[in-house]
This record gives sequence, C-alpha cells and structure tokens, in this order.
Amino acid sequence: MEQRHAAVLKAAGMKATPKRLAILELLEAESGYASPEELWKTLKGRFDRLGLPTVYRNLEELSESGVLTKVIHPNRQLYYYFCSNPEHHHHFVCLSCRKVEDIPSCGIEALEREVSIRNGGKVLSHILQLNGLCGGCAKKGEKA
Amino acid sequence: MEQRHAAVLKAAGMKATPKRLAILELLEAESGYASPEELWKTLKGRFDRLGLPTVYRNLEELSESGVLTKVIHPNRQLYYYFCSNPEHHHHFVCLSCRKVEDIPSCGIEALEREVSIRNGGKVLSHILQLNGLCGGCAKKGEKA
DNA sequence: CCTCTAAATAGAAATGATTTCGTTTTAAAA
DNA sequence: TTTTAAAACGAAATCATTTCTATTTAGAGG
Repeated sequence: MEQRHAAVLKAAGMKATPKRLAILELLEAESGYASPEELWKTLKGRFDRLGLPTVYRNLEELSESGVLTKVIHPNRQLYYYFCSNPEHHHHFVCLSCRKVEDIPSCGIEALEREVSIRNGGKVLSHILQLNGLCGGCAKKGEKA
Repeated sequence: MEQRHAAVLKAAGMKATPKRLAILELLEAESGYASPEELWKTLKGRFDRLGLPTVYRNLEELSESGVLTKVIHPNRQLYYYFCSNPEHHHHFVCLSCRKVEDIPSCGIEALEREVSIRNGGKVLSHILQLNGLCGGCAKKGEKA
C-alpha cells in the first residue's frame, strides 16, 4: 500500500514524503470526499508538526497530478476525493454523506468535438458532476 | 425591455427595484459572464448609493430564481450570466473573453435516471459545463 | 552509508472575496 | 395615501485559502 502510493507519487514527479503518503492513505480509506481542514485535524495527531497550509498545498498538487479529484461543492469550499479508476469518467456525489460513485462516461467527448467544430473554439476541460443523495441517504430521508 | 424584466422579477416573486432591473439590463447586454464586483463598479455611478453586498445578494437571489446562471470558474470566484434560453441546456464558457455559448442538451437526463435507478439514490442537480477558448480567442492565440 | 541540493514544510500573518448585522429606505399592495 | 414587508445601506466581520521566510528533509549521486 505504502509502496503503491509511493510509486504513484514518483510517477507524478513528487517526493514520497510521509505526509503525502498519510494524506493518500486517509483519503483512500474514506468512502467519500473530505475537506483540507478535516484531513488536517485527523492527521496532525500523527505528526509532531503538520501545518494546514501543507495539507492545502499537497491536496492541490495531487489534484493537479490527477491523483486526487476535486469535488465541486455548492458551498464552494474545497473537497477532494481519492479515485482509483484510471478511466475517464465522472462522479455522482452525495451532498449528505459525501459518498462518491463513479458514473459511466457519457457521450461528452463527442459533444466536445461537436462544440469545437461548430464554434471553431477549443474545449480545454469539462465539468460533469451529478449531485444528489445516495441510496442510503435518500432512504433515511436525509436532506442535502 | 424594462417591462419584460419587471415581469420576470414579478414571476420570480421579487420586487422590481431599479437596481435589480439595472443588473439584469447590464448582464443581458454583456456577451459573457461578469463578477459581482465588476457589475458593481459599472453600476454604482448610476445610483446615488449602491452597495456591493446588494449586488451580491441580488445576483444570488436571481440565480436561485433561475433568472441568471452561475458560472463555475476554476478560480472559484462568482460569475453570473444572463441566459434567455428557457430550455434546459448547458454552456460552453470561454475562459479568456468570457463569452458563453449554449450547447445542446446531451443525454444527461437519461444518465440521471440511470444513476437513480442503478444506485437507488436521487439526483438533485447536475453540473455540466465545457470550459475552453471560443473561436475568436483560439484564433488569436489567447491563453486560458 | 554520507553529502548535498532542490523540494517540502512550518507557522504566523496576510489576503480578499463574500457575508452578516442593525438601521434606513422603498416598492407596491390595500 | 398609508402601510409594511421586502430591499438596500455600508461598516465590520468572517473565514477559507494563500503567502512568505526560515527551517527541515527526501533522495540522487558519490
């Protein structure tokens, strides 16, 4: 496990520091997305010193490397999710319990091509995310 | 025009105040999305007093009523766009000149239904937005 | 194993977009 | 008109996120 994460970091051109490994392990163990501060609160007990800016910085770097996924949340705060699915795909995120479920790739690539051709522009990225309540939360009557 | 916007506000259960009308007119005249502060800077000359919080509040309310569309921007600041297309659809936003173009509805509704059925959850909303450079900006070699 | 250096981290402080709050003004219903 | 609930003011607060400089460390190369 440690090995696997170290390899991921190396592949991303990042040093395999204990703090980065801890962030990855913690996020992988979570079933859902987490905020920088939550991760920091959990992890700071495991290290003599661990600054909140370090957590922010690492999450951002890991997200840029594609190791983590950023969640777009209505409250506009940062949340990250560890997703091991290497295929291009999208997510259904539960606004209540924060579980994240993969959704199969829809025809968005075709749409991108069509938009490029029709408007002469260039599509650089897309956001596709479904928000809602997962089965468990819907059953329990949770609110978003 | 004034009439039309006043009617829209009334339909949304909001008072047709001069400031709200001015916000709508300005945003409709724009070809792209704008930030609260930009709108405020433009509009404050037209009123004896116009507070930035008022602009924020109105944009948020108008967005909740569906009169305006919120743009999801990588820099995580708020931007709003006036879209008169009443059909459900999505947007291609230019990260350089801020132009917004409608994109035809893709099969996302079917995807929503599928996710609901497969996972037993409830999809409350979705985000689908293409980011990129419009034809003009791409041609000019603009960068995002 | 050491040594060295660029990368990573600490932590306090700054930032700045956005929101809150108590008061004043106003749109529009009666 | 009169009335009043909604809207706006604007100074101040909030608070997630970022910056900055000094210190520490991972890991490449000997």
